[in-house]
Amino acid sequence: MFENEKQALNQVVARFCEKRGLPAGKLERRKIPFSGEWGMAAPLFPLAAADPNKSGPVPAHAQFLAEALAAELQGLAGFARVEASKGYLNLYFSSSEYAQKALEDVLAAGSAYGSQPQSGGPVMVEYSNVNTHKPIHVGHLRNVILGGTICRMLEAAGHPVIRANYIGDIGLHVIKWLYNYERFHAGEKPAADIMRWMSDIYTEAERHFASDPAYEAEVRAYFNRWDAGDEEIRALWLKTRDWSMAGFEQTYQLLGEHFDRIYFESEVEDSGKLLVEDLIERGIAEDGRPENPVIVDLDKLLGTKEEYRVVVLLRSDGTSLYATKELPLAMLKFEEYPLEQSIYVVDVRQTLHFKQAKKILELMGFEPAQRMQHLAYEIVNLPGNVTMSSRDGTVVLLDDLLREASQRAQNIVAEKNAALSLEQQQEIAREVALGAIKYPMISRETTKVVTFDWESALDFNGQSAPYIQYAHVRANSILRKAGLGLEAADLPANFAYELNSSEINLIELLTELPDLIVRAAKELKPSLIATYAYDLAKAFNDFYNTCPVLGAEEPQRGARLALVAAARIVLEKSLRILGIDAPQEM
RNA sequence: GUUCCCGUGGCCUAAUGGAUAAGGCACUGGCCUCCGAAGCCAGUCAUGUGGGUUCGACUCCCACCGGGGACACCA
Repeated sequence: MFENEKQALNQVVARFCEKRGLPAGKLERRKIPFSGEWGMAAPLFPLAAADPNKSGPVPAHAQFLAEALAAELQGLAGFARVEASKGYLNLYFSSSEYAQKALEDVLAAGSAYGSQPQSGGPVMVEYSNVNTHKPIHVGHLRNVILGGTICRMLEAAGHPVIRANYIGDIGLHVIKWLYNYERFHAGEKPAADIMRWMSDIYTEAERHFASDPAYEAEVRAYFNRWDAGDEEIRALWLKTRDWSMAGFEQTYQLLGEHFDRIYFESEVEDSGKLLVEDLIERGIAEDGRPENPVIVDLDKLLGTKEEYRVVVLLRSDGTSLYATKELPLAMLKFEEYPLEQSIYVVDVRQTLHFKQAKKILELMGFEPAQRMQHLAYEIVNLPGNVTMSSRDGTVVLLDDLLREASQRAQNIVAEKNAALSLEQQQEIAREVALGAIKYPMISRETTKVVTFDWESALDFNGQSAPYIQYAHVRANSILRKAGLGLEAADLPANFAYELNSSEINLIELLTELPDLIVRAAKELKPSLIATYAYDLAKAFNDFYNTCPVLGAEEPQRGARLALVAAARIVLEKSLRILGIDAPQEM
């Protein structure tokens, strides 16, 4: 925006610096923190501090330089006003021109507004990572929503994205489930709600296993049969794994997520064991079998002290572990795709595990290891800092939460939009409920624990997805009443009048999305988009309450209609990145 | 013991090292003959402690306090 003007500005600044013997470093530019006028600000403190001719304290000298520079910049094209204040140089744009340009950008781009052109190699994002034969609960939700949002942010920032899901399809938990099924549910088929049906069997299995030593022994024996390659058990395993995956698919569809590549744990077990043999031969791993496990003593190899610790790669009986499979999986990803980056969205408790895995790969000379990145997010707890666990039964199932939230949303929709069909009401209620559930998972920083409680999860007021959706609905409603389509790309945005501060704030926010997308993708911070969407909705509501649109005279009416259309586009766009639907009515 | 993360009004959260620390919940009072009140307006209240770096620190560094996590055969 205003590239010519900025260049002219840079030239004047460069001359100014040269004349005074100041370092030529470009002047930093930032937003003016006061609302109501547009422009950019430049703090002159760094220049003042570096000035060899400085006399007196830095702030005073910064103000002196700002005034001198302001004098040189008077009358520069594209700027309505230049002022020096408290050591800052403030440059104000001429409002109508700026507004016009900003709205043209949004309306011309439409739903592509803010997205960058595609560039670079693909990025793989591994997320979800659930275990078969267990339920997906609210504790898993943050991962899925976070991962999905990261993918959409990266795509908007121009990166091709491959969505990967690493499924835990083997292990004792699976054996427990299979045995319990054979013993008490043989021949049964999954109920319509697959997840709940499988979850119930799993809970039952855990109960028997924990309370009955004889039962536990039977499960262990069953595990041995599995290990020996028992055909019958293998077949049952594959069949029930499919059921489980079908259940997951229902949930992913509900959440609007999909995956391009599913990796199964069972898929990398054998290659993991082979890799360990290689590591032993190369002297990286130490083989202590049969008394002791196969380990990599990273601290010993690296000369570090209690930093990388010891990794166990195989049990003393030769069976594989979590770490065994991580290594071949990491390599497989780079074999299958020319990845520019390989991101793991996995909770913070596995930080050491990923640090170790990456280091072992580096020791092996696996160059792409440096392109692996672990996004460690904090978990979702229940009040009282209770961690959700399907084993302990301290879980909130997504279905239960969604059903309750949808019901509550539907009551409100029915009250406000009685004319809509029941199906429409239900569809809207689902979108609102899902948004309300998703938003708290991404609106705070990934390093902060989310505490789930029913009351705030079902609250559709305040800083929440429904608030943002509502602003979108109102914008849509105005456009509909004006007889306009949603995109309204050919609206003449003529801002030849004195804009008020609510209009200015709103337009200013619209212009921020493109840069924000780039930054959010770079820093892997969905919370930036989430708070932005809320700020935008708030600014729109302020505008809505302050400025009449349909009843206004020209040129306000046309300009404000264009502004409503642009705001609607950007609200919908930011919601879409967050994976939240923007209903037309609610 | 080693190490990582968190600490901002009563509660929850925001703030690329930059000007007056921004919102939400809760509480109190007000606003629907006016584009949708899931909304808007008004009011009280905050950077754990002590040092340091810097022209300038919620932000960076050190120490401490408080909370949580990770650290050899779970994943």
